Amino acid sequence: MQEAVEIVSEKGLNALTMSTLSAKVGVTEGALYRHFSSKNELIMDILNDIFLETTSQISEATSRKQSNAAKLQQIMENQLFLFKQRPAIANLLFAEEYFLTNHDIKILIYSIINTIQLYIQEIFENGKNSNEFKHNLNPRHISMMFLGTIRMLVMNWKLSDYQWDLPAQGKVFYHSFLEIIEEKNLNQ
Amino acid sequence: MQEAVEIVSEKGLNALTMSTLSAKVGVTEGALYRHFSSKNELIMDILNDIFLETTSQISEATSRKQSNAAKLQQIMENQLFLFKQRPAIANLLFAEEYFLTNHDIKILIYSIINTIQLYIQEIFENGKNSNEFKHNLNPRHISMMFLGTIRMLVMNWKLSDYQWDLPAQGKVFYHSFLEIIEEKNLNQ
DNA sequence: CTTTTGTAAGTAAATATTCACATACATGCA
DNA sequence: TGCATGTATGTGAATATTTACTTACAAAAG
Repeated sequence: MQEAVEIVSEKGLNALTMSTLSAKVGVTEGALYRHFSSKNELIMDILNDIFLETTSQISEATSRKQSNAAKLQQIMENQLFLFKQRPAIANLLFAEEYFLTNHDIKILIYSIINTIQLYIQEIFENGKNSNEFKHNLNPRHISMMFLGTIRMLVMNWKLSDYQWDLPAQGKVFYHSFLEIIEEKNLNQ
Repeated sequence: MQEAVEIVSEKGLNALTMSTLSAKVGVTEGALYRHFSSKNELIMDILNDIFLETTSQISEATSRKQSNAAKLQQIMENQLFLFKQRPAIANLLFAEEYFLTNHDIKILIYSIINTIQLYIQEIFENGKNSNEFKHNLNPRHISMMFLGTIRMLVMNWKLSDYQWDLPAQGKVFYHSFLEIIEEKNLNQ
């Protein structure tokens, strides 16, 4: 699974074939089928790992005692750092083309993204209640805008051939994002 | 090219093969090579059409005499309507997996997205100058957030099996977006 | 001695592309 | 009008390569 992730990181999901994987691992293709009944199962196992890793990171950030803005920043940082270290994670989570033809994978990706979105939505709800964020925010909408911003950043990062630093750009965007959603206390 | 767009709309870019296309058109595969020197050329020709269509729609919206907010809304509406009518356009513009291996296509998609982003950036700049939008907006950042929101909407739409109406949801999101970037004139 | 894990060599289907050859049609010329 | 020539467009079959997956058999490990 690690070698598979490496292939996807370096050359994309399309480059992950049983042939390239077996060569990289140093066994025959048949040996892979001793451990995974199909290529889809392999991908889903990897996705499940990503699911666990991502949600544990997010829930850790959520449960920590810090402002909602800080939680948001930590989640964005962690996520972009994950993408930077293992681009496969971005490639797999955003493999829209792939899940068009595979129902199981689609369901899995859907639940991953949905879970993440709900975590973030909760942060916006709390931030609203504590007057940290503006009262007129729609938590669901703004959480999707937040994720969309990350999505767009990653897309541009790929289009740039990974030329610039993703987490660094994320920080810049985070501040722009915060600027427009923060409640400015006029009485201070 | 029309039939190719239909295939991509219905079954995704991966389903577009010279074999499926020739069957749909009702000719042999060889005949296709009388008109396109390669599959890549076919895709790039289609992308060029999309480029022209999209940018002309955007520049039309930009040049019309209307508020910057209205321009933004019109662009979003047009774009989502295009995606709804021909999902191939979304599939092709967001075919990140595909352009990982093909440099020419990557460059083309990059220039399309970049052009769109610059148009939108300009709207935010003008909106700032006319006090329509908040003065603390970063036009580049906010334009990417705007596109990211659209990107995320389309992704969710696909994950939902196109169950809900994309332009309608777009309208809802547009209003949420406007709400947080609009300059509220406190003196009125 | 049974179970796990591997190999070597296959499978059928799909992929983009090419080939020699055929047809249709317009233009130019006798 | 009658015929030759050139060009655009098609066919049908073949190409080499890649794909996910299978099968018969062997070694190793507990």
